[in-house]
This record gives sequence, structure tokens and C-alpha cells, in this order.
Amino acid sequence: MNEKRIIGFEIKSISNMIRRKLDDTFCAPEFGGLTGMQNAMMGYIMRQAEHRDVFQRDIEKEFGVRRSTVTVMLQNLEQKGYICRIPVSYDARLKKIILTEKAEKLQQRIRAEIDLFHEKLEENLTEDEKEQLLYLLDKIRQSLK
Amino acid sequence: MNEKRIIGFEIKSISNMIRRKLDDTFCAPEFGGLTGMQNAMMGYIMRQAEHRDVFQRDIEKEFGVRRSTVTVMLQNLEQKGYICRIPVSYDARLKKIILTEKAEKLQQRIRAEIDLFHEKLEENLTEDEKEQLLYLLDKIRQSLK
DNA sequence: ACTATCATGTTAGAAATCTAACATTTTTTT
DNA sequence: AAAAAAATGTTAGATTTCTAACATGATAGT
Repeated sequence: MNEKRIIGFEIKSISNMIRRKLDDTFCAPEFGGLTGMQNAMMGYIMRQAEHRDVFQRDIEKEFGVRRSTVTVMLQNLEQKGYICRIPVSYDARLKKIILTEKAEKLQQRIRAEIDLFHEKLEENLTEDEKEQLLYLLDKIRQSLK
Repeated sequence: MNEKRIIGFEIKSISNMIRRKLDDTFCAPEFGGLTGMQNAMMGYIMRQAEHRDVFQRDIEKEFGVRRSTVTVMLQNLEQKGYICRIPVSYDARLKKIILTEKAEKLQQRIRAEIDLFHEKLEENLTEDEKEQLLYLLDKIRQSLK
């Protein structure tokens, strides 16, 4: 008799594997010794900052994590000299997040690598299958509402 | 132009949501105030222990996490009085993991709730879709080897 | 204008996770 | 039998994540 497979566990296990692989790939010194998550977050900030101000609340939504999580991660990146937090005049609650030059340079170098990682992750899937997978994951997401 | 969706991020985000929901559901005092993960692990130990000895290495494989992770989680559960680690005679490296009576009783009460949680998670999917989703997730898993 | 509510961010303390280095025991190789 | 390799578990230090409690600023309702 086969064990019943539980989708919730499968997702968690794969998510774990992805994090490990990302860290393996990007923790090398030539990538600044940062974790996959730190690089992902800086990549997001760089892309968005090209056409608008980025605040902590945007990162929360993009990465699906809580406020306090973003606070801690940004504190860490700030300490390492990769980002700055700049108050804006029109709302005293907000702090605009910008990358330092050091971070910009790093991102330009590793952007292609990050894209490659995600392409590799999806390389066994046809276009139809990718669409189907996203569709099914959305259904799971619905159940979590 | 729509943003390209990246499967790696989607999986991570959903995995996060699942953990939060599990914790919401099971952190209540009537469920022992444990986290979703702690309950999941005890559930696994209980099911397996019915027909064989369970060791730390088995938990590693089942949950797709590293040794040190399991060590820490078991230390935590041991401190709270939910498990014991018992050396076995035939291999001095191994320690058999067993649930205490306290844990057995708790698990008997909440087993049904855990099953319900995972059923709910999958309730928007037909049988075919579940199979398809597992198949596609396996393909992602392959890419991570 | 006051008050209540909402939005944004921080802090503290915990859990779940990792890697790297270590220790011990068992197995394999030579 | 001795040395090398593999398996199992621990510890230390870090990251990513959470909730709960807090603080402050903006908005809405009365």
C-alpha cells in the first residue's frame, strides 16, 4: 500500500530545497557572500526603483512575508552597506528604500545568474505545464485565504 | 504588460502561507500550544512508531531538512516533555525516538484536525488535478537534484 | 476639532532553518 | 589490523520567519 502524499508537505519540502539551492549558488564570494533571499530582495528593489519609489510595504506584498520580517532583513542589508532608508517628505511614516552603488554593481553582475537559476528550475516543464502548475498553485492559494 | 511569474517564488510564498495557517490553527491551547511543525513531526513519529523504530535520520528524510534542524526540533520537544530519545543496543550512534504518553494523548485528539487541514487545502482540486500537481512538483524536484 | 481607526514601521523573543566544524561509531578498503 | 571513509548525531552562530506589543503618523466619522 502506498503512502498518501500530502500536497502541503510536498510544497514545503520543495520550498526548502529551493532555498538551499539558491544559497548554494549565490553565497559564493564573487556574489558578495549574500544569501539567495538577500539577493532576491535587492533584485526586486532595483527593478522597481527604476520607475517608482519602493517602500517596505511593497516588499511585504511581493514576498508574502510579515512586516517584522522585512524590517529585520532590511536592517541586515543596511548594516552590510547594501541599502539606505530615506524618509520622504509627503508621509512621515514611509521610508524609501534605495540600493547603494555597491549593491547596484553587484546586482548588475549577478542578475543573469538569478534568471538562469529560475530557468533551470523550470526547464523540465513545457510552456503548457508551467501555466498549468501556476493555475493549480493559485487554487491552493485560494484555499489559504 | 504582465509581470512574468516565477515558479520558485510562488512556491516559497505558498509554503510560507501554509506554515502561517498551520500555526494559526494548531497553536491554540487546546492543541498543546505547539506549532504546526511540532505537531506534524509528532504525528509522523506516532504513525511510524506503530510498526518500526524511528530515528532522527528518518525524520530528516521525511521532512527534507538537515540534521541540525532535526536535532534542534527534537531538543525542543524533549524539553517540553513530548518525546524521549532512547539508545539502542545494536548501534551506539542511533537513538530511537518515542512519544511520551502526554504526546500520544494529544496526537489522538488532534489527528483528525490535521487531516482536515490538509483536506481543506486540497478541496479546490479534483482528483485529476491533485495528481497533475504532484506530477509537476516532482518535475521541479528533479531540477533541484 | 476629537476621537477612533487604519497604515507603517520597530522591537523583543521564539521557532525553523541553514552551514561548518566537531565527536563518535560503524563499515570499508587496503 | 590499521587507516580511510561513511553514517549519525551535536554544537555554535547566522538567517528567515513568525506573533505580540508598541509607537507614530494619516485618515475618516461624528
